[in-house]
Amino acid sequence: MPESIDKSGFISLRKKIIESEFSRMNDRQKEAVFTTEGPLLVLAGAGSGKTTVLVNRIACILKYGSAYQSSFVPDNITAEDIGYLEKCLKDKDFSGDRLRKLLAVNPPPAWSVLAITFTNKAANEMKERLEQMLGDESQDIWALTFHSACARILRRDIDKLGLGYTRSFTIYDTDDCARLMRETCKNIDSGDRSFVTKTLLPTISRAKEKNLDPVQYEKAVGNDFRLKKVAEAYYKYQDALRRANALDFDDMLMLTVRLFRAAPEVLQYYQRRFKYILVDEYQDTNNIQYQFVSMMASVNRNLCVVGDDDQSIYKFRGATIENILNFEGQFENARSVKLEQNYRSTSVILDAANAVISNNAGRKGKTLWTSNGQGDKIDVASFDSELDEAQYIADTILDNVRNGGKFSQNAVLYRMNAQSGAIEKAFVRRGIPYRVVSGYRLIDRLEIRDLLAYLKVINNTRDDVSLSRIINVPKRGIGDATVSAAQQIAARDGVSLYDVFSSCEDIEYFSKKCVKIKPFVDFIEEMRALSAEAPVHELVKEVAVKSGYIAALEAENSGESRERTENIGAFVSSAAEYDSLSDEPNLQGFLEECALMSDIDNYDGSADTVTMMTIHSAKGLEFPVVFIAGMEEGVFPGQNADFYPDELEEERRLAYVGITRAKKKLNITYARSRMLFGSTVYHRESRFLKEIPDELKDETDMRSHETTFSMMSNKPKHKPAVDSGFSRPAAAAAQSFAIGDTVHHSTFGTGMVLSVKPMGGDTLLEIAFDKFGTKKLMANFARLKKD
DNA sequence: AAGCTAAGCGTTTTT
DNA sequence: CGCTTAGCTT
Repeated sequence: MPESIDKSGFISLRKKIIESEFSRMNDRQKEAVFTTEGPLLVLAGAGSGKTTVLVNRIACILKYGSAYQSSFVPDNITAEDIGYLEKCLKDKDFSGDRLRKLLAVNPPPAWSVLAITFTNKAANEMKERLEQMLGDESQDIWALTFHSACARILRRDIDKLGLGYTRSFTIYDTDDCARLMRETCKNIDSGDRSFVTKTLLPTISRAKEKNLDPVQYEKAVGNDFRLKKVAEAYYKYQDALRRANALDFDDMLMLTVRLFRAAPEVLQYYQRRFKYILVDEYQDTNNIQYQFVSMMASVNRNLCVVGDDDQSIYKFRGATIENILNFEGQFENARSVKLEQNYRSTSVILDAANAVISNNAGRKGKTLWTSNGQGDKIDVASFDSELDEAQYIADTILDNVRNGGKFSQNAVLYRMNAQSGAIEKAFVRRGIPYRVVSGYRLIDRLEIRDLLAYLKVINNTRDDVSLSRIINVPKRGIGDATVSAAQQIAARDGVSLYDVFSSCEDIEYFSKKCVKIKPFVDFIEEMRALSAEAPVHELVKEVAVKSGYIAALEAENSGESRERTENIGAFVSSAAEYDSLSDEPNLQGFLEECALMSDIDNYDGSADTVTMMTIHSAKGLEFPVVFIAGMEEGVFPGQNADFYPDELEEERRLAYVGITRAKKKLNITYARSRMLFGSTVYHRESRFLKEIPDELKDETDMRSHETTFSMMSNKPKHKPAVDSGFSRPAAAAAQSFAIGDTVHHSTFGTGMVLSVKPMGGDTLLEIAFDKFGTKKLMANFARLKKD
C-alpha cells in the first residue's frame, strides 16, 4: 500500500460513507443496521420501523459486508480512489460499482441470506423490499416461513431420514389430521367428540414441539394414566402418518431437525449456504423452531432475531417468550438493541397502549414514544346489542368517507371470527364495500377440499385419508361396507388403501365390486400420468370434470351447487396463477402452497374496501382508522382469563397489538348483550378499556335504559358474502341518481333520494326510506332499482 | 348403498 | 345458530 494513504483516515471515511447512506435512521436503528456480525437481538416495539431496519441491514451486509466493523484496508487504494470516495460522500451518491468495490469487506453472495418469517405475506413483502433495494441480486435470497423453509429442505432429503417417507410426501392440515386420528384411534373414544381436536392433537403437537417422538414421549409421561393413553394414540397416529407418507405441520419442523441430526452433511450444506440468518417475530417461535434456528446458525453465528415480547400472542400454539428472554444466554456474545421510537401512531394511541400493557408482569419492559402529535382522543361507545354496535361502526365509516376518507383506511378488528357476521350485515345494508380476512379460505370449502383430496391421492397414493374422503364422492357405488373391508385388508397386509383397490381383481371379497372399483382406479392412474406432463391447472380441470364431480353438481342444479361450481372455477384459476408465477410448477408444489397459504397471504391492501379481521391476523399491519369491536369481559378478554392468569396476560398483549394497529384514530366499542353461538349473552365492559386513562377517551353511552328497541332487529334478507375474495362488481349498478328519485332497496323497500354526492368513482346517496328512515348508501354497492 | 330426518353439540386465536 | 352424525327407511 502506498505510504501516502492514511489507514485510519480511510477507515473513518468508509464509516462516514456507510453511515451517510443510512442517515435517515435513528441512532438505535443504525446500531442494529451496522451490527453485521455475531448474534443480535432487536427488541422492536410496535411501529418502530422494524422491517425497514431488517431490510437495510441486509442491504448493508450484501453491499459492504463487514466493512463497517472491520479494520481491514485493501492494499491497492490510491489517492485518486480517496478523492473519488470523498466526492461520493459530498454528492451523497452511493450507487457506483466502484464505490462498492473500494469499500466492501467480504460481502457475501446474495443467496447467503435466509430470512424466516411467520406468514407468506411477510416473507413476500420482505423479498419485494429487498428486490427494490438490491435489484437482481436478491433473486436467490430465501425469504420464507419456517414451514416453507422446512418443506424445501425435506423435499430434497427426507429419504435420508430412513423412516420410509419419500419426496412426494403430503402435508396434512388440521382437518386431515383429525380424520386420521379418528380413524386410527377408534377405540380411544371418550364420548367427547371434540376430544381429538381439542385435547389429543394439541397435546401431541406440544410433544412434537419439544422434539419428542412417541417412544420418547411415552418415557417422559411416566405413570400418568391419562397421558399414557395419549402416548398410545401418538404412537398409532405417527405410524399412520408415516404409512400415508404424510407430515402434519409439526412434523415439518420436527423431522427437519431430526434430518439435520441423522444426516449431518445436509445440515452442513445449509450452514455453509446461509452465512446470514434472520428471524422476524421471534417472540412467536417455539422450542423446535429455536432448535432449527440455532442449528442453522451455529457455524457462522450471524443470527439476527427481531421481536417484541409485548406482541407475543401465539402461546396457545406453543410459542415461548423464553426464546426472546433467554437469547443473550443462549447465544454467546449476543448484542441487543431496543427500538422504542414509534413512527406509526399518535401519542394518544401510544399512551393508551402503554397504559394497558404496563399491567402485565412478565415482560422485558419497553416504553414506546413518538414525536408524532397527540391526535384525536379514542372514541369509546357502548351499545345494547351487537347489532347496534355494528350499525354504529357502519355509520361512522360512512361519515369518514363522506368527509373525504377512503373505505380502505378503515379496519374493523375483533377477537373472534364469529363476531364478523353482525358487522357484515350492517355493511351489506349500508352498501359499504368490505373484505373479510378470515381463517376460512377458498381451499377450506367442502368442494375444494374434495378436489384437493383427489389431487393428493394423485400425488401420493399412500394418502389413505384423502382416498377415503373421495372414494365415493361423487357417488359411484363404493359404500361404507366396501371401504371398511378394504381398510381391514390394507391393515392386515400392511399396504395402502389404494393398493388394495388397485388389486381388487385378485381379492375374492371384491369379485362383484370390481365393476365399480376398477373405473375409479383407472381414472386415478390416468390422472397420475397426466400430472407428469400437463400444467397443474389443466390437471385440476380434468380431475374436476372426469371424476364426475362437476356433473354431479350440475345435476343438483341448486343455488348452492352453482356456487360450488363457481368456486371450483376460482380454484382452477388459482392453479393457473400458480402455474404462471412458479419457477417450476408441479402438483406437489401446488399442494404445498395450498397447505401453507393463509387468507391473509392473499390480502391485497390496494382495493378500496373496509378490512375486517381478527386481531391475530392484523399483526404486522397498520390502518389510519381502527375499530376494535366487542371490548367486553367474556369476549375480550375471553372467559378463560379469569381462571388462568397467563391467558389474561396473553389477551392483554393481544389488546396491545390491536391498539397499536391504529395510526390516526382509534374507535373502541362494546355491547352489553350479544348473540353468540345461538344464545344471547350479557357482558360488562372490558377491564382493558378501564386500563386506558380517562383523559385519552371520549366516551359515549348509546345504551337505552328502558325497553330495548332496535330497528336493526329486522332480519336482513341477504345472506352476507362469506368471503370476499371476490369483491362485488363495482360496475354492476352503473346508473345515475338524482335528488327526488324514487328507489327500491331489497331490504329497506321504497325511498326517496335526498342527496347525491360523487365519491371516488362511486356515488354516496342519502335516501329517506318510507319505513326505515334516512340511510346513507353507496350507489354501486346498494343494489338499488330506480322507479 | 343412498337418502332422509331428528337429535345433539360445540363453539378463541392459526402455520 | 349452523353443522355433523346417528339411525332409520327405501
